[in-house]
Amino acid sequence: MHVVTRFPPSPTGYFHIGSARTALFNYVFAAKEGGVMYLRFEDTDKERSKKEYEDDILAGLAWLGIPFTPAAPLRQSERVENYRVYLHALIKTGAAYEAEEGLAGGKVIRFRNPNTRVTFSDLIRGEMGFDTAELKDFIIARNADDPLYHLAVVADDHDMGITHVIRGEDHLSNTQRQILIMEALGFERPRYAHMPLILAPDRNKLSKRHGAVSVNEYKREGYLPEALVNYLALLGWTPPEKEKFSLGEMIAAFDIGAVHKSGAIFDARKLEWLNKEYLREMPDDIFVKEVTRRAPVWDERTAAKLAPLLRERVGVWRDLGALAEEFDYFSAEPKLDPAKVSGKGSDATSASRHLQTLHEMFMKAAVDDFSDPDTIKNIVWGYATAEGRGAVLWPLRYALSGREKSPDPFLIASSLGKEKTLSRVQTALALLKAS
RNA sequence: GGCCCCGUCGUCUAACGGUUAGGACACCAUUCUUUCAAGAUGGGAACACGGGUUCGAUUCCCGUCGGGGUCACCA
Repeated sequence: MHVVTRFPPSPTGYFHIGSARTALFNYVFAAKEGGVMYLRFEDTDKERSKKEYEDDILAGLAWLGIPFTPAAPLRQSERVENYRVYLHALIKTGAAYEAEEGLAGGKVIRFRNPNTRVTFSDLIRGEMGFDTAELKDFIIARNADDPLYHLAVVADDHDMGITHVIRGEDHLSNTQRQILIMEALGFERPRYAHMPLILAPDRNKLSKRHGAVSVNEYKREGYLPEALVNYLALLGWTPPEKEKFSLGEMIAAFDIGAVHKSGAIFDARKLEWLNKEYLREMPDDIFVKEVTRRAPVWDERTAAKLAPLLRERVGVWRDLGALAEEFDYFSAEPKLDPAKVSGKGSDATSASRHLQTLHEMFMKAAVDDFSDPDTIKNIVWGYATAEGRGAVLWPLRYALSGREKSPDPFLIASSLGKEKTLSRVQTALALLKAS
């Protein structure tokens, strides 16, 4: 069986992460079966549909790396002749009728409800059954040229040869209407799979008031698309072993029957953790390039120097801003507080003695190249160990950084170079003497 | 409210009648360490409740409770 799925967003809002997940699962399922996934825009709501939203969805799909085949034509608004044909057929057989009750005084087309029981087997949820009577004669079009959702979906899915409809659970109860229309038209039904919803921490449907919901926002914050895709996949399906997996691995291991039944709360912290994992394996040169692009205060050389410690601290690229602030001593002279030079459990006298000694050791050191942190460590380690590492290394680190918290002094010194290292130690020494 | 779906640590989940109920995120502790971060090690933490079925229920059935979805001339 040739599998054909579809991702049919209505361009009435920015690309939502819930939609993104639906697209992902449709793609993965189709890819697994060697089929295709079509994208079509359901823009029957002319008032709310906007080109800007179409573009956002398209850009989001591209960014996430979810491939699709564009339907032709792409929009439902370009297929009105089709719907008209089906609508006429429905009216002709009496399955639908015109009713004079249009909002603006015109007519609408209602579907004549046979009031039967509709059952279908959901790939995720199993046997489903609905009594359609309470639906009444629902409206399927404003008029012959203006179809509504249910009619348009049924017509398109049929025309495009859709074999599997994978969508959110919020569409579960829509299925009965669509099946009724299909039966009236004599169409073959697709297979259905209704996925659980993505929930906010308050267990409600995830929406804007709960924080970031548009794919674009995640891009702007500096998440990696692979991480978002991976996390979204996790919110509905569990891989055989590891939680971190690529799209290709997901396709290989995917099983629609194993998709979860209950809604999952979106956990931003776990997404961050995953993102950090992906950031970790980013090649050095790309990482450095990204850093210099996103944090212009550092040139490439400094960024390369800082890369190892940045990798430990950046969860999402947006963290770079705060880090650039925190690491300002790498590019500018720190302001020192004389009271803090000696650190805890030591005093100004011994602090200046240690700094004086370190300064001399650096001066006398055979090497002038400070580029390797270990070189610096080797110079002072013996002395620091003998005198007490805290007492010796804290003043050094503080003299170089002006901060109570920072990476180790060897790394800072190596980034600064010998000259600046010496001058900062001297500055601290002078400050100590003056106070 | 009617109809429908769902119910394992705080969160995401594993288990497909017999397990000390496993893992991940988060959290806490210890360790490493001059501080921070990262790392290593360890820890606390769950089967919603009540009936059945069964030699035996987290697992199967029913009910209760709880959560969610849907009831548009939106999709």
